[in-house]
Amino acid sequence: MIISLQLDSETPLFEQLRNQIVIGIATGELAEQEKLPSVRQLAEDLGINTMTVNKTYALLKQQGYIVIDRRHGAKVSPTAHESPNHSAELEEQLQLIIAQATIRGMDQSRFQTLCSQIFSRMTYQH
Amino acid sequence: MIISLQLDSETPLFEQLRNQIVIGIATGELAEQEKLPSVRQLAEDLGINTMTVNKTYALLKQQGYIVIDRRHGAKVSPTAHESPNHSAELEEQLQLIIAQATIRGMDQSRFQTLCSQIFSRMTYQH
Amino acid sequence: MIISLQLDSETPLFEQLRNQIVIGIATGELAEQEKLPSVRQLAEDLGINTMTVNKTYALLKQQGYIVIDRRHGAKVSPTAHESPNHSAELEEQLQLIIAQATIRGMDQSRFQTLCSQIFSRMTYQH
Amino acid sequence: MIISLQLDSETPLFEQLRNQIVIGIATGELAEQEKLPSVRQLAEDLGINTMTVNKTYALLKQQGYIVIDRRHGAKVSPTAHESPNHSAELEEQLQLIIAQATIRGMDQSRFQTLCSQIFSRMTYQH
DNA sequence: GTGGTCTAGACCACA
DNA sequence: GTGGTCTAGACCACC
Repeated sequence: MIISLQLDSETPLFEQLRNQIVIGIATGELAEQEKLPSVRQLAEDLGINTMTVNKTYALLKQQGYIVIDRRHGAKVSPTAHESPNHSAELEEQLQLIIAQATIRGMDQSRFQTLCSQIFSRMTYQH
Repeated sequence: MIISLQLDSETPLFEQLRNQIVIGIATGELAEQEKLPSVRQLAEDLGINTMTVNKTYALLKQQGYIVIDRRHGAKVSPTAHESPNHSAELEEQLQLIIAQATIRGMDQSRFQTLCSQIFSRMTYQH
Repeated sequence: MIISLQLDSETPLFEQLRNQIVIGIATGELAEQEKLPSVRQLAEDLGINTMTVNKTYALLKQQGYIVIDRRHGAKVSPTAHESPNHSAELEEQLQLIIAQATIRGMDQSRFQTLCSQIFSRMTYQH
Repeated sequence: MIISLQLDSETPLFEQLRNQIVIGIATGELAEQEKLPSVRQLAEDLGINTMTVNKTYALLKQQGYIVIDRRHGAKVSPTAHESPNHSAELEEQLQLIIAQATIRGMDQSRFQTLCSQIFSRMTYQH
């Protein structure tokens, strides 16, 4: 799985990393139960500090995306995790995105098409 | 138009404000050409620093959502502006949202329904 | 409020600090809405690194004990936060403590007395 | 006696194991003088490393919960052992638990009821 | 080997 | 002023 970080971005490194891993899980690039690289390894590969990766893993763990097993390191979490707050949060984010798209002249049908394209890339199954 | 800011949120105040104004434009609560309150006025109403509102307005202007006229203050921008980078950015944001929704077990049809509901609230026309 | 950290303890500094702040809230030493010292200030007072205090604050925030206001720093959270998982967790911890007390010969009545004494120190009200 | 370990828990395996054995003793599931399984046996049953079980037994011995006889293996310790530091430690742990419960809105009477329920499960006698 | 903690010191975004 | 992020490098606990 290819991860690319933009050092000059506004979004913090640990968040960029977190996002890319989440997408990797959803697309199936990171299979369920698959072992993630070690903190040190990933930090070295990406040329960033171990603490940054550490923080990312802790965040992903806290959000239920991965599980950290003392014996074998970090793995993709096997269970789908439904969060009650997630719907509200999702709706809020989506509303903003749709508002921006609308103002820029994208109509609903083109938006839905875009969604379909993106969904077709997601192969994650429970 | 009602604006509510969460002081303890992760999202900076100016960004919360910016987002709510963008949504206001898309839903039509803020009509095209409509005059926005003055920086001072809005800052006072919201109980925040004028610098923060100032930053918000500057950002909205830079992103093309409003125009700032020295004599008449800030107005909702009359024209839709297709930004070249916007679609790339949109797709990226959407991908992340969809990834998260997928992992949490929401399927495409439910997602599309949610989008439709949100679109039906948007009345902005060019 | 007096905070004392044991550098040679098994419990990490950030956790010791977190625990003492939680107790401070419950006893009322830290009143509701009361402002906590700044990260830098507290770090300096305790002779530890700012990141350690930072981590503590982030943890307390995530657990709902404090609220971080961008304008004024960290404050004791005004609302009581009931967590559904808390009961289970509480019971588990309590069971272990009671088991140990039992084996060491403390009977229920002495245990309850001890609880009462501790409760009488807690003045936190919602 | 059923022992269940969570590999993804914050608490180290040896500590989880230690805690469950202590509770087993207090509830009487492990009777006084009862022989514990051998290190190898238990490790195999639980699917963990023998070093981990070894460490657990050494800890339990050091804390006086079991005695280890070279010829007959580990047995539940026959005598109750009042440790001088224990009451201080107990009080500290209890204070933290009560603080958290208080903040989350549990009052003393409900707490005491919970304690009673737990005590009723403990059948250990000296 | 793994993740977790801590330090010292720097820089940035926000208000 | 505040908290948040990041680095480089060290040490520790667990398995």
